Amino acid sequence: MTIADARPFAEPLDRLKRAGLRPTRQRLALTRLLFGRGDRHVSAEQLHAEAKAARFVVSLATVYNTLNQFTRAGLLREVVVEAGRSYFDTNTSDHHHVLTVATGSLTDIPVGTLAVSGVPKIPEGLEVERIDVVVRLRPRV
Amino acid sequence: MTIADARPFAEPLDRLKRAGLRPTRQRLALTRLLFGRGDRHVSAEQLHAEAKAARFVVSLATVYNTLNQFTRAGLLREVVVEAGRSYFDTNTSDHHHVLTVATGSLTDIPVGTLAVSGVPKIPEGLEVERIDVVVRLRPRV
DNA sequence: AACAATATTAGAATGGATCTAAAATATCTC
DNA sequence: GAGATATTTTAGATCCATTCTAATATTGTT
Repeated sequence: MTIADARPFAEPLDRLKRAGLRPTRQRLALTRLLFGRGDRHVSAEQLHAEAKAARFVVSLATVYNTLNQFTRAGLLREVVVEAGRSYFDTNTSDHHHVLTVATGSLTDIPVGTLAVSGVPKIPEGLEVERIDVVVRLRPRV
Repeated sequence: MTIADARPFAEPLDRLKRAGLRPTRQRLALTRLLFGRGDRHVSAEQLHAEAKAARFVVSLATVYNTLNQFTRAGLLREVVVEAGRSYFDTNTSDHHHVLTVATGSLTDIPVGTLAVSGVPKIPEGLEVERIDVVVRLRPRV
């Protein structure tokens, strides 16, 4: 039995408090959708549709606001795989991605699995924020 | 003395012919801008402005068409580093990128320098198209 | 030169994301 | 808990990169 099972409502609330964000109804509902069922990659439109499907109507502007605030607070990580659309990853630990180009589906690669070596010397005054790796898959010819 | 020096006009023309694209005035001019001075990363807007500055007026639509055709023909590679804007890389050989987030500037890492190991097993019917690596730099704190 | 095929273009349209400013809600102070 | 204050939410407008449209121009072929 996990903590989430034991206290189904306390967990989202704590998450917001720890991030220094007021626990409003909208943010709580979106938190449950985002973090309720394991790691996910969602776009703003997807999350907005999910909320609507769950009978919780939130404006699209609030979905965008929330995703951006969560990203700034370190609760989400933005993943850029194609120009023109942002995905948000609920897994903020160090890891990489596999993209199936044809379907747009995205899955995680734990950092232990894939390693990057030989990062070149970084100019003075700068440091590595992170290294994004996307393994792009296509149908075998 | 390089081939380009010896035959300044033949090289862009050959490049288009090899790609199976009609050598129109616009495509020749854009080819010279793109491939005339070593490896570059350009956005459509940048290239459009450059053409204008060089007294060669091309419509923005043509710049977009050309960049997309060149990418399909393998003359350019699209690099996605931030949602909402596309960059086109004149270096189509296997290599990676360093992004200085603050300035948006992008530089190449030759593939010999940086290595990725431990790519997970690929599902049946799919194969790796390529692996994109972006080393993101931020100001040191 | 004449014809068909392809390219270019201005401007409209699209679509994702952000902005605005007014109404709603949360938090703080007493 | 009431009232004052700060923060959020929202609908709709707006922005901006990119694509589309369909009319005109250019290119390649005979």
